[in-house]
Amino acid sequence: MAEERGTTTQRVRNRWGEGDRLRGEILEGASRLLSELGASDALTIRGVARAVGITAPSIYRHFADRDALVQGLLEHEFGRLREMMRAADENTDPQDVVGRVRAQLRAYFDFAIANPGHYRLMLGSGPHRSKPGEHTGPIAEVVDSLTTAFARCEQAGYRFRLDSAYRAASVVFVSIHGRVALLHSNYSEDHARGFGAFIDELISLVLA
Amino acid sequence: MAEERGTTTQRVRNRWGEGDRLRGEILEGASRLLSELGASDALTIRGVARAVGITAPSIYRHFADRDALVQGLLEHEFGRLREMMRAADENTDPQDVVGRVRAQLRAYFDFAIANPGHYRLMLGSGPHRSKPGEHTGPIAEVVDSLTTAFARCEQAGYRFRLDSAYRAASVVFVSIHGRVALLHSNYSEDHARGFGAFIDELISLVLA
DNA sequence: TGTACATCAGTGAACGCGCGTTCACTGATGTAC
DNA sequence: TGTACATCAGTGAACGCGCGTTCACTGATGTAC
Repeated sequence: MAEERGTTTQRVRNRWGEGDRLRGEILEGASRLLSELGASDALTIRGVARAVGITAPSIYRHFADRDALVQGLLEHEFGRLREMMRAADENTDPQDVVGRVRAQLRAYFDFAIANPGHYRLMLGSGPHRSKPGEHTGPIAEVVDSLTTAFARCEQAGYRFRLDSAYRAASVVFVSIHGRVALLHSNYSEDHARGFGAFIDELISLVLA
Repeated sequence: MAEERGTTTQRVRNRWGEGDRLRGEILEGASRLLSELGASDALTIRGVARAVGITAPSIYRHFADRDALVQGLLEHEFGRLREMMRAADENTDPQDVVGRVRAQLRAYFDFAIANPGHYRLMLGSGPHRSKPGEHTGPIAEVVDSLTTAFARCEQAGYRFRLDSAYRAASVVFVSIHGRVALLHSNYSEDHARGFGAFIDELISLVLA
């Protein structure tokens, strides 16, 4: 009975001191809405409220305004992506250094394909928090994660056709992002090729 | 006196039989607006009308609805891009086959950087006309153009690390798009590196 | 050449809609004494 | 243990706004005779 929310049943109000629970429900509702609609400008306060089953003003208890909501959702989703990549990396045989690169890339790709709306919001919608000149922010963290994986390859004896593991990670990341973005645009440069083939192609280009 | 439109002066109505001229002005106004605002959901009928200096209903003489306007703008901009790439290719020494690839890529890149709003609209905003399974549409034309340039390289004796000129063009295009999209997200994997270095890196990866 | 009329480019006012946000409120749950 | 009160989660109505779109219109320019 912890989560009583029936078919047409009214929402059960959270108990005293558990108001913060709604914050999570709002983010999940927003996430769901973004999955269904795809476009981030469809992510309205009122729409999210409808998705969660509350009234619009309730959202203002947890987010100052629409921008804060979107920002909260971004952090939430980047957290999910980071976690998926980390898990994929960890669940691969530690000896298989190239396999770990591949696993991270696949996790990234899977997230992007499964969540086009989120992905577009995360990577496509204008400037992120990272101040110009800084190499921080959630996207840089993704590249860092790939760089680490490539560096392991280097330590295991693999050689690159590029200056460094970082350059390899950057080029591969840029390519993956391009491929994903084009898939989301409904354009695939070759529909018969799967993502595995694409990854292998990229890795074979980068490795000496 | 052909184009009399002063500072605060009222718009001069087009002459009899020249109503179609407004269609072009609307597209130019929409284009300008997109440059200034960046986001394509800011591309409203009323906003375009303001930019052109007419009233909103006038637009309906030339475009059935908002979607038709956006569609018309897309065709207009893809035409511009195609023309820029063609000119860049033609203005390069025909003997310098790799230089012609580079020239096309640079034209593409320059267009994307100079027109972030347009670029996002053209490549980032959901499905395009190309029916699934078909290899047509404006994006495919860009890849075709690059494929032709790479094929010239092949004929000139260059060899690829990939199956074909088409694969080379696809991978390079995907990478360029990824790089552009990330620049638009305000993330650059290395701010010190220019686009020339990036292109060279890519081409060196693709060529054997 | 003059005049009635058709055609054209574009206007101004109005509509209904969904949006973000504010406000005063309700009613359940906890706390002080 | 009872009761007055504070605190909390969330509601319902209302606001002003900009949007897409429709409609009847205006006034200039061309055409028929």
